[in-house]
Amino acid sequence: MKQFTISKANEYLQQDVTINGWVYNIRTSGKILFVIVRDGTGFIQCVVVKSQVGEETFENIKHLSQESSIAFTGCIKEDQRSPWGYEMEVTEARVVHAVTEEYPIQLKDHGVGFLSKYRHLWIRTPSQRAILMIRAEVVQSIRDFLNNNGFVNFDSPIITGSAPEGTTSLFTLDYFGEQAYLSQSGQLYQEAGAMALRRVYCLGPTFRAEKSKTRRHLTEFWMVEPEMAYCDVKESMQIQEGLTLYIIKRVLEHCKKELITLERDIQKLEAVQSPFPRVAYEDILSLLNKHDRDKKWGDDITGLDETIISNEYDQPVFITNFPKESKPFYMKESQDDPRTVLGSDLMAPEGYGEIIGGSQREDDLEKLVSKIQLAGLNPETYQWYIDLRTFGSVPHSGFGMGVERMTAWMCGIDHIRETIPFPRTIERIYP
RNA sequence: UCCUCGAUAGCUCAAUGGUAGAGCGGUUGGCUGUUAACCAAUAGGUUGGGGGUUCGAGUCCCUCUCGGGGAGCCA
Repeated sequence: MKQFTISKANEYLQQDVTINGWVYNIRTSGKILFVIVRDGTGFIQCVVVKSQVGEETFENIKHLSQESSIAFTGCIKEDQRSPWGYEMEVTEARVVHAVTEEYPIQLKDHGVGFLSKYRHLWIRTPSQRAILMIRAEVVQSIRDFLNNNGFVNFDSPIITGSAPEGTTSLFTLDYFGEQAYLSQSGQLYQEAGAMALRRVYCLGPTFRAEKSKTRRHLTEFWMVEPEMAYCDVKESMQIQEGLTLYIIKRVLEHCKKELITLERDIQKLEAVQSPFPRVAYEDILSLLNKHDRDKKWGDDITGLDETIISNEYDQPVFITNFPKESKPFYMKESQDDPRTVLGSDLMAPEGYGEIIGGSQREDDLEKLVSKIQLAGLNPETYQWYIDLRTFGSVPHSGFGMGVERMTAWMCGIDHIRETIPFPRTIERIYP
């Protein structure tokens, strides 16, 4: 008997194997049972014939309810009548755990509120499994790309004393009598890391207490934040483009089955190619005004605007040269146009919107200190960060990519809450 | 935080202010190739909580709680 998983069914044709799995669905037809079994690696139809397994076993299996755990032994065969192309002709069956309660999740007709309440069980379904597999591939390809391009994993702390972007959207906690925060970005620490190890990145959870209720927001989400010493904003965009293309390539290579399960339009991903258009904020305004958006200098790019932009280009688009008023203190002012900063946002197509925000960082000591004060922040808490400009300051750049937004785009799903195992939203911390 | 829609069986939803319903799921039975199977029978309800209007409220009004969608902000 060989070690077997459903994902390897095609390697075991005409062989006897044992599936250790769970009952996904049972259909009966007199003296034949069709049991759809999942084992975490995939789904397969198992055929149980009464005359082959005997009366007692047959009756036991017949009355199993959804998600009972079982061990089926039998021969793997190719069969076009099976939805998965393969099936098992069961000869022996062992019940590991017979479920006695009614299983809450049916094969159809559920609202998202109900499913979220049963997230711990919802993740067993084919679509959720596919999404989480793609998330894992996205994360792994991020690490592989960065590690292969001279980046060193350099983890930022989760508990912090200083806040990168003001204090409005932070989760606070009591840290032995002192006020501390859950990290909403690891960037400042990455800047310190880049001065020590040249190219670094962190990949971990970040926390925003914004009371956002949209398809693009979670209060806890994962972000990869690379930071590069001796790197300007243009080179940073090259890296961002390379990373994005690499993730797409890997997902297309390794997650074909999952994309099909999700009915993703794969051609749209295959069509993404280098170079991504780079468009200045000012030109984006003109474009939007052609669509009657009535935009003037300083206005934000909203969700609706992003849809217009992505329809116009049908490729990821970099928006550059933002007005400095709308951006955080650490972004470097442009010397060519002091109204703007050397930052860029990458907009994904198909209405997915911003997936990366990046910038060249302010490396001038005096300018940085005055910007910190201008932002109403206390320079004392940022002393260690200011030190980076006192001791060997160099041009450096970095960016942050949202893992869930990237995954949602790959999957073609409209809400990012399904791209993380247990989403934290403003109204839900269970399960 | 604001705007908006909603809450009826385990789930998805019906029900002119006048008897609480269906499909799916559950249970029981039937069927040797089912594809979210099908057929038959059956159990299952304090209509989210509180208050009000009315002869009479699932339905109208007030309020609270919870949920969906959206805005702002962002990744």
